[in-house]
Amino acid sequence: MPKSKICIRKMCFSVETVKRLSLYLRDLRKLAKKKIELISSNKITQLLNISPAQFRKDLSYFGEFGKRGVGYEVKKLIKKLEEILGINKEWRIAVVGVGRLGSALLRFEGFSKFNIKIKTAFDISKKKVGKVINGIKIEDVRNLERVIKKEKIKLSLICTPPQVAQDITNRLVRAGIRGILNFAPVALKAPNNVFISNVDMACELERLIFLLNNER
Amino acid sequence: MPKSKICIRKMCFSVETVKRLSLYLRDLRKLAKKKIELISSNKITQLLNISPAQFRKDLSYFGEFGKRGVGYEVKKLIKKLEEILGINKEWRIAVVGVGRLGSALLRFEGFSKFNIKIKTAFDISKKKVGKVINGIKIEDVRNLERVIKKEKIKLSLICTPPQVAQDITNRLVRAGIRGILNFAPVALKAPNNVFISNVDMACELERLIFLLNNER
DNA sequence: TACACTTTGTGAAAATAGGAACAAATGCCA
DNA sequence: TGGCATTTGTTCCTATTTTCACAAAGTGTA
Ligand SMILES: NC(=O)c1ccc[n+]([C@@H]2O[C@H](COP(=O)([O-])OP(=O)(O)OC[C@H]3O[C@@H](n4cnc5c(N)ncnc54)[C@H](O)[C@@H]3O)[C@@H](O)[C@H]2O)c1
Ligand SMILES: NC(=O)c1ccc[n+]([C@@H]2O[C@H](COP(=O)([O-])OP(=O)(O)OC[C@H]3O[C@@H](n4cnc5c(N)ncnc54)[C@H](O)[C@@H]3O)[C@@H](O)[C@H]2O)c1
Repeated sequence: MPKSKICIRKMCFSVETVKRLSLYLRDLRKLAKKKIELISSNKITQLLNISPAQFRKDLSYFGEFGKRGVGYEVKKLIKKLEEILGINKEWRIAVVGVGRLGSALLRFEGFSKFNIKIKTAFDISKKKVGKVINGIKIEDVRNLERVIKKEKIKLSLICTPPQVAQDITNRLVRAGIRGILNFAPVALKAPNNVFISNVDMACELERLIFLLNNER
Repeated sequence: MPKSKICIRKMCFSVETVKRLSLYLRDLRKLAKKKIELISSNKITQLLNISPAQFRKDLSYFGEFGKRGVGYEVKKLIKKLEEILGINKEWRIAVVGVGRLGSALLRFEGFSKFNIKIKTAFDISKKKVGKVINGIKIEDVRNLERVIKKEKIKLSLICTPPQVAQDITNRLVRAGIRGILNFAPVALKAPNNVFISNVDMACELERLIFLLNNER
């Protein structure tokens, strides 16, 4: 498995770099709230358990944003990171499977900070279809392709049971979805031009258990 | 930040290896359900987007489990992986913060496959304390230290708002917790002998957005 | 202006992780 | 039994990622 790599501006970097950019942005926003206007690579990475050199190199793939001898202007860097990540414009997403996890996500307000808006949701259950949660109407999953296409939605979360997740993926891809965040514990197959990311809580817990179990 | 490394049996491997072990285990269980008794490194990794060499190498850190010319006995390998991961014995965990996400987790049955049992939960809200969800009584967070110590719980999930997550972490550590799975969007600080893992949905979504935004 | 300090941006070096390739086992069949 | 076909375990090589270390660039002060 060749680890995915991203190449722009003649340079290549890994997806890890992108994850770290999100972390930087989050911390910069906290600093901005505290009215801190200037920050050095040293200071900002102290909280994050990342080296200052890593911070500077991550940014260097996208341009020069600091001032030597001074540091980085917090507000300006926030703007730049929002641009780089692409969250300076609104992204409308869909949720498939409105069970315990799906409905927690529908009610979660935290995504709006990143300009992410849950536009529509789908379920198979008669009891749920037609209901409205947090302003989002739950559609019948039979209409999945039609609604996704009509709304031109490009990103979707999958919160269905694992048994149906691959089938849902296939349908989402056919409907034009380009990115999927999958919560079901199953490895999804999709064409190369569709990006898949997994949130795998069981894996994370097992890793912790392994570490506790293998100390010393 | 030196990437965390694990050393046992004179060999060192990365946490990525441990994550992959979880994935192998998950697929092996599916194979066992289908009554498949024997599997080669080639076959099992086809579904997972991992190379056969990687699979064999990951296992080699822990011993020899296959038979040359034949492959791996599914049932035996499952047992071995459960031992390696440490999920052959029960792990009792706590959940702090029983909001939308926390209560979804309390109701989730999927963890029992990994011998993980949510033993207790904590919240600060008067409305929630004393309630029972899925057989788990919600305790007042003021009793956190006492209950964790009494029950000898070593693992905890944090599902509180980010503002209080560090404070909760400090208290959990004082109470003897050794591993934390954190859902709050904040980088937690803890002593080196406490393992922290983060489930960061916003980061994952931002990464997908970045990829969609930077195609070609 | 000169000099002492800071801090960035980056090429080079060091550390890690991944993969090809092959000897060593094993099974099968004539 | 011997030869052929498989598939593992492991070595060694390659690619990627992280860190080091320093020139370049900026600030402040006398
Ligand atoms: N709840 C958790 O805490 C948790 C934790 C880890 C992983 N997960 C995973 O997340 C996923 C969702 O978990 P959950 O607890 O919300 O499950 P759930 O059973 O509460 O919800 C699943 C929802 O999917 C719907 N559904 C089923 N088939 C469908 C289909 N074909 N099309 C559309 N909708 C369909 C169901 O009607 C239900 O509303 C599962 O794969 C689970 O393994 C959940
Ligand atoms: N809900 C989601 O879909 C989602 C998605 C991504 C991240 N998160 C993160 O997960 C965390 C929980 O999210 P949520 O949506 O469940 O929030 P929520 O507000 O529904 O729940 C938070 C719970 O924590 C409790 N709480 C507050 N302070 C506490 C304290 N000091 N001690 C104990 N309990 C306390 C509250 O009473 C509440 O029940 C948040 O940090 C959130 O950012 C949630």
